[in-house]
Amino acid sequence: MARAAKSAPLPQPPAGTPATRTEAGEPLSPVISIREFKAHCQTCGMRELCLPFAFTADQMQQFDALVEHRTRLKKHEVLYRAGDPFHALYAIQFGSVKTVALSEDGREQVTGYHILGEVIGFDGIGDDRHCVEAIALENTELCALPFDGIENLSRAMPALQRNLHQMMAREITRDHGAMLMLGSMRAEERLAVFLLNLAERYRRRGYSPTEFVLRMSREEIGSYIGLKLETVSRLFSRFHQEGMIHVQGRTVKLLDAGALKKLVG
Amino acid sequence: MARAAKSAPLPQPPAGTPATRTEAGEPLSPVISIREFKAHCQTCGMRELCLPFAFTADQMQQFDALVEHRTRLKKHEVLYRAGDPFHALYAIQFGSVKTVALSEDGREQVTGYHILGEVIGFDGIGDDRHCVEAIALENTELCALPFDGIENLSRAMPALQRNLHQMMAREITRDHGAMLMLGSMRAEERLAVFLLNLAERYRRRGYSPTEFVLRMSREEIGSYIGLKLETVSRLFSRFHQEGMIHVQGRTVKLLDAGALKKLVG
DNA sequence: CGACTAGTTGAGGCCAGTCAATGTTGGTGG
DNA sequence: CCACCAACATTGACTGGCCTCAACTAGTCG
Repeated sequence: MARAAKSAPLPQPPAGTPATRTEAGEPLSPVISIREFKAHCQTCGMRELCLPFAFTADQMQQFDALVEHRTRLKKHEVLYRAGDPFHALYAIQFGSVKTVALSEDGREQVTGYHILGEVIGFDGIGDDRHCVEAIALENTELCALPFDGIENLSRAMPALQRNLHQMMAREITRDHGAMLMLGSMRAEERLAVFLLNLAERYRRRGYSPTEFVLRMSREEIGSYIGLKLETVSRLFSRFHQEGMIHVQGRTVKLLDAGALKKLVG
Repeated sequence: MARAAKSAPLPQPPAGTPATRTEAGEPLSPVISIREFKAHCQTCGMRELCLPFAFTADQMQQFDALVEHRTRLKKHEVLYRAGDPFHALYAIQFGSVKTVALSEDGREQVTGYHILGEVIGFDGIGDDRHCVEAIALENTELCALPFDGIENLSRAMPALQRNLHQMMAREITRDHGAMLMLGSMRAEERLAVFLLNLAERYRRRGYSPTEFVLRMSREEIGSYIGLKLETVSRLFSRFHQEGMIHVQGRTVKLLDAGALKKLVG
């Protein structure tokens, strides 16, 4: 209860180092003690799902049992595809993942760009099959959280239940924001929103909000914000020229976030 | 269990009559007996939330108690605004509702066009305040379902819990579809998708999938599918000319759904 | 080192937006 | 019931922002 997750200091904020530290942190032992699990919750998205409230020892053990299954993905590996049976949510511990929606005629749309500390997989709940595909953008490590278990446990733990609902609802809110961007913003506004949003998410995790490495190609970014890759590239160049950002390949520094914000509204 | 909601014949499918029957059906008595409530569930969106599984008498009574609060809205009346405290979901019994997201700089984006049988309000769960506004597009009647009560009851009823989760996840899936449309489709494809989607939803409710009355203006439709009102109007005219649809103001007949589908993919 | 992918930049075209004039519909009050 | 008005819708002419096509460059990996 008193252990406010938000104000807890976060470990190692190494986003400043561009390309040298691509890999995830230290390897994890396959057997996880409660203590070790708790320690990891501090750094992973699960703290949003489980830490805002107090566990009893028994509940902690139950929850710990859920998280036993860990997954590692190499760059470009697929976590799940559209049509795959749904059985778990995934909390991203290290790395990043894109989710891609596919239309019948083969069109692709990147619907999400998820970084460490975020939980994905909600798309599968609707009819027990995933309806987007999730692909690692770099070497990535995830906790698989069997959804049956979460539902079971959340019936006994109202705070967990509430938290699960909030996460799903925030996904809905996030998508509404994306719709607003896609439906009513001009190209330069979209890219500014994309950068500012990403900066904010890094900031909340204790990483630098002004300097980070994009894990998506120009084409993937374009798909995400509804533009062609050439347009994205041109805008990066223009923002760079105008002194608002510094771009070197996929490394981005925000030099004048205020200007970006003004550009949006 | 055996009472499959999907195959149940639906009452009065009066979508064919264009402008004469604008109002909702017969008035409801303010006091609702269990029997009356059950009867109404057959025709309203709640059957998706509560009817796919068997109630015990006790559970039925509990659930019935939830739904005591009914709301009526006249055309253009506001159900809730962005920032309003969240306390309930709303099942649309008669009528239709649009949901609108607002950006800081005053931009508006229609994020949803909800017809009878659908449940809205999930946007408020994320942080106990609504973040879009919901406005009746015609005289509309809704059941307010206090969310605390739903959460409570769903802890005792796994099937209700599962159903709630499915509804939220389908909202997410729906939004992904909208993002795909907004991000990667041309104007004519968007309008075709819009019409076909609406037709399908009417069909599933037992109404005519080929003839219906739009409850949104050209401008609202444009906002929903990311176009300007003039473009929407031009496309309606073109589709009409080409014989795919018949349009008379807000009354639409789909004459060649196949052509519309081919146009999309 | 060569092949390949990712990114940049330029020239030109087209689709949808903008601006503007006109027509239509529906609600209101005399 | 009709006249009126305001909101909604249609249509045209023109503009411009983003896409398309294309050439070139910079990294990356076998």
